[in-house]
Amino acid sequence: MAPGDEDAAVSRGPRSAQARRDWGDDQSGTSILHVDMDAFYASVELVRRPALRGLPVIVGGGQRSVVLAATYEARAFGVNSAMPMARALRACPQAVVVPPDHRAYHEVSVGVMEVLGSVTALVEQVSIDEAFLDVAGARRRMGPPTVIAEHIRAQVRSQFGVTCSVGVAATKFVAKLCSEHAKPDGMLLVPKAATVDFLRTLPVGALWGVGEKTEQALARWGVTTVAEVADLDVGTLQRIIGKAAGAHLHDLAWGRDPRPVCPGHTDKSIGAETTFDTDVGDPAVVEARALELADTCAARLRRAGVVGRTVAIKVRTSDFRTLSRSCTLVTPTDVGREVFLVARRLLAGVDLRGLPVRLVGVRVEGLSRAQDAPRQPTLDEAVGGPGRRDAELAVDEVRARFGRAAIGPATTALGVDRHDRSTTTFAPVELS
DNA sequence: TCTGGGGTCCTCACACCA
DNA sequence: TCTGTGGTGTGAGGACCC
Repeated sequence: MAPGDEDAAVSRGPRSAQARRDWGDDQSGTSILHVDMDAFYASVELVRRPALRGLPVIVGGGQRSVVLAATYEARAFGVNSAMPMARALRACPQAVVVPPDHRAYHEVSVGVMEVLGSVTALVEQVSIDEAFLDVAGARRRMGPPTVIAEHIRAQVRSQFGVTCSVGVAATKFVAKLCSEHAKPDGMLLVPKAATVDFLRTLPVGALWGVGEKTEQALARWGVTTVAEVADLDVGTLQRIIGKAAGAHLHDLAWGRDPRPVCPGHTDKSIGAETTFDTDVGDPAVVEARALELADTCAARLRRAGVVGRTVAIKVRTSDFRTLSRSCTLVTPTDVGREVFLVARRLLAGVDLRGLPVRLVGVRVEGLSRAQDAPRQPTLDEAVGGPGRRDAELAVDEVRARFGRAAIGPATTALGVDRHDRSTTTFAPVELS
């Protein structure tokens, strides 16, 4: 793609030039706002490093990672988020690559969410850089939705130096499509009565839940637009892509999306995974990494005040085949050692077909509040005395004071011990 | 071309039980 | 006792989203 061909380059999702027009100004039934930050990580980096303004900037890790965000200058060369770094750099060799700083993005995100919270309590944060608002209750105080949207955009720009786009519509799904079509730094209103006409201008990939595979499956039936999905009989649609997805897509295509804006969100699972710099053939190295991941998971469970009942592992081999195994425990846990022991057993049961490992992940599912969950002492806990969990809570405290690197599992701090990995001892790594 | 990390939801298969 | 059936829980994997 040639530089300057921006309209096609800026969005990850499919867009339609026809959809990006004035759909009227009737705001009577449109109380849902979708606020989406523009090239969020990259924009935050430009605020921190103004010298990079105007240059193609890519936020991402090493050669084996993908693009997390790119400025619009980089996108003009065809660089997009989720694109492999190697490919992005071939498309735009002059790009400035900046490593991600998630803490900085989190701080800006918290600030932006505070701005949204000052408009209405009905804010549903979807990810670090986007949120839905139901502004029905704020209309009398602040004016119609588009006035509220412009207020939000002005506040975000003046307080944080970054821009956002806002979609205004009758439902969450359409509001999200509006913000996508308003990008960058814009606003789009689709009146309730124009919803179906707006949707009919879009390609099928614009529908929520239609990715590459579903798009291909529908294309085999000659269905490539939202209009064609809407005109298709639900039963046929369900035969093509499944019962639940078929009914869901048909509803979306007709603008039916009854989901309310729900503030507050409870996690269903907490996990961690990592891709090795080079594929690993030594099971002990994979196991050592799994120990770190189990430790990370458990610390996050404790921080969230939850325990999990199912431990799941994920392994990706060098041929990009992904395998998963899971095991449900008798009593839920937030103890890293318990998570690791189950993960290790699951890892041992995976047939890698002799291939080295590219990625390993550990996840804990079936979460419930720790205070409501029964606790079963681990075998190494003396009755009434301090146990494994207490040790890990102490580790949490050390990390809170001195940073995550201050203390870690001895296995990872001292190198892999091939002879006895049945116990995990915490050792100080560095205390400065 | 060469594919991250964190998460959700769905489908299908299978075991177990009434 | 054997067989069929439906509900439920679990496990594996796929697809999708940001």
